[in-house]
Amino acid sequence: MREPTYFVLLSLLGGRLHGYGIAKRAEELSGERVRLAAGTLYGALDRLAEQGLIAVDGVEKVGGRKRRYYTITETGRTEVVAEVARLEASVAAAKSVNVNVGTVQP
Amino acid sequence: MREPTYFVLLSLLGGRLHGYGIAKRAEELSGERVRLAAGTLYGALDRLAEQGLIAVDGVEKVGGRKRRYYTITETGRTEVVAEVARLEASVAAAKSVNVNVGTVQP
DNA sequence: TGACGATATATCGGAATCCGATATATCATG
DNA sequence: CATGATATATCGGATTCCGATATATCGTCA
Repeated sequence: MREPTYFVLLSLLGGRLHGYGIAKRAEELSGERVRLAAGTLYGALDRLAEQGLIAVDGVEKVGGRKRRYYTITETGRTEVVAEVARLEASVAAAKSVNVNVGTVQP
Repeated sequence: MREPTYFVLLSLLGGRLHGYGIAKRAEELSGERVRLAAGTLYGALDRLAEQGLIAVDGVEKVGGRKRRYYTITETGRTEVVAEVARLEASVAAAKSVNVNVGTVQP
């Protein structure tokens, strides 16, 4: 799982969101580090829905604009948790070879 | 940077190694989780050398077998450190949304 | 009123990376 | 002498990302 996909899933852990909302939430969660390009975002949403990691949860019309909402599935939750474990293992591997890195600000 | 590439660089932080040695070291560092397929390994080595993150450090003949050795460059070190920081930030983002994950064994 | 930026989604094509398969060769072990 | 480990090279397919382009609505500000 690549970083953009990971942040799409993380964004949905807080509850139902539509595509654009997911992109904004991902920026927020990453401290503006991760920006989801349109092609990446909608491509990932289609793919994740097809794979069953997320599900479409209604289309609403707010103002004149259409919003397609998504929720994360149980499978999706399981996958993010597994991904976090992999990331932690990768960081641990770096620590084990004495990579000199500062701690991330909480 | 994807996981296989990351582990190639991590493997070289301990010093000079040849391709196959890098693959073995990556397995060791990852607790057998990461296995570098041949195509991935030699593709990554060519690419990283071209990008200046690693450098060829001699070709030796041990027994009848040729070994091409690599070292990590300063640029390479900088890149791994940056990558570790990104991984830590991604984990921190997950913690910030209360992802329930166990700690990795030290 | 008209331009601009933010909101919102869709899609295409190119680029990067991974990976399995295939190939070749040496060496040790059984 | 067959098998598995060591060692490298390369090809083609698959996945994912990403910038560009397109379309449409809404609010703001000049």
